[in-house]
Amino acid sequence: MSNYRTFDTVELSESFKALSNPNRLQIFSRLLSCCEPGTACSADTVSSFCVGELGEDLAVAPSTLSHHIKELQHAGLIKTQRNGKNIECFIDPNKVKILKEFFSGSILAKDTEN
Amino acid sequence: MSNYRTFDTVELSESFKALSNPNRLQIFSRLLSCCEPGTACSADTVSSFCVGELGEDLAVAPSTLSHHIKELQHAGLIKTQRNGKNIECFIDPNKVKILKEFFSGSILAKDTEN
DNA sequence: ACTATAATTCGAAATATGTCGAACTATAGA
DNA sequence: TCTATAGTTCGACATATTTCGAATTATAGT
Repeated sequence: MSNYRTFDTVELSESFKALSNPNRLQIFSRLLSCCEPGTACSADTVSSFCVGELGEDLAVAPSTLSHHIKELQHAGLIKTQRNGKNIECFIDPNKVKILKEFFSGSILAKDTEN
Repeated sequence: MSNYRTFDTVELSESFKALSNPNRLQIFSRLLSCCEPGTACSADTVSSFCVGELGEDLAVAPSTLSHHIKELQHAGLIKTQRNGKNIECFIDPNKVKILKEFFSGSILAKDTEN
């Protein structure tokens, strides 16, 4: 038990909630695709897309797109940074690592209630 | 591009939706914990808990628990099987594998719209 | 200063989700 | 057959989510 890493159930469920909308998943997946095939993103291989580019193939209003980007950000899945008129978006590789580890069974739920 | 595996965005987002509720995540995580540390579940290592056991540390009504189990099932994350008075629940290792691969960047979104 | 482009904020509306209790079904055992 | 245990179905209700359009802010270029 003691050599497992633990995670906060609520925090992790919020990550999954952010990916539970098809439009947001598509955004995230596009950002994730910057990585080498078969490997997780590492801090020095991540690239970025600006908000407008991420909305290109999505058929949602700009206000909706903006809302989704913010949700992904609040969940800690992506980071943003202004670059002139654009806001650049990129994956947080550490968060991705945690999510991958969850499905590998190498971390366990930390019970936050009672 | 062609040596990537692809996934259906809507189907994958439904898996994440199933895990987006803290109670459901806890249920899933308990079932996932049957695996060897550091490895994914394989078909011959999965064990099971019955519905009642999964609700033990959850503080929800039986009807709510039943609802959550069904959601996990519909998303393809778990399977169930009656055993006397009990319904045994267990992880689908193949689904878990797909989710892990998604975060590894080794599969890409298959665009289902347009 | 004015204009165009990029993105956000706000308020509203439709729809989906989480939860419960009451009533019900299925099974095992006396 | 009667009873207890395990789980499900149904209907209701409160809350959350998704989405939009209109108005607004930020920046770069003229």
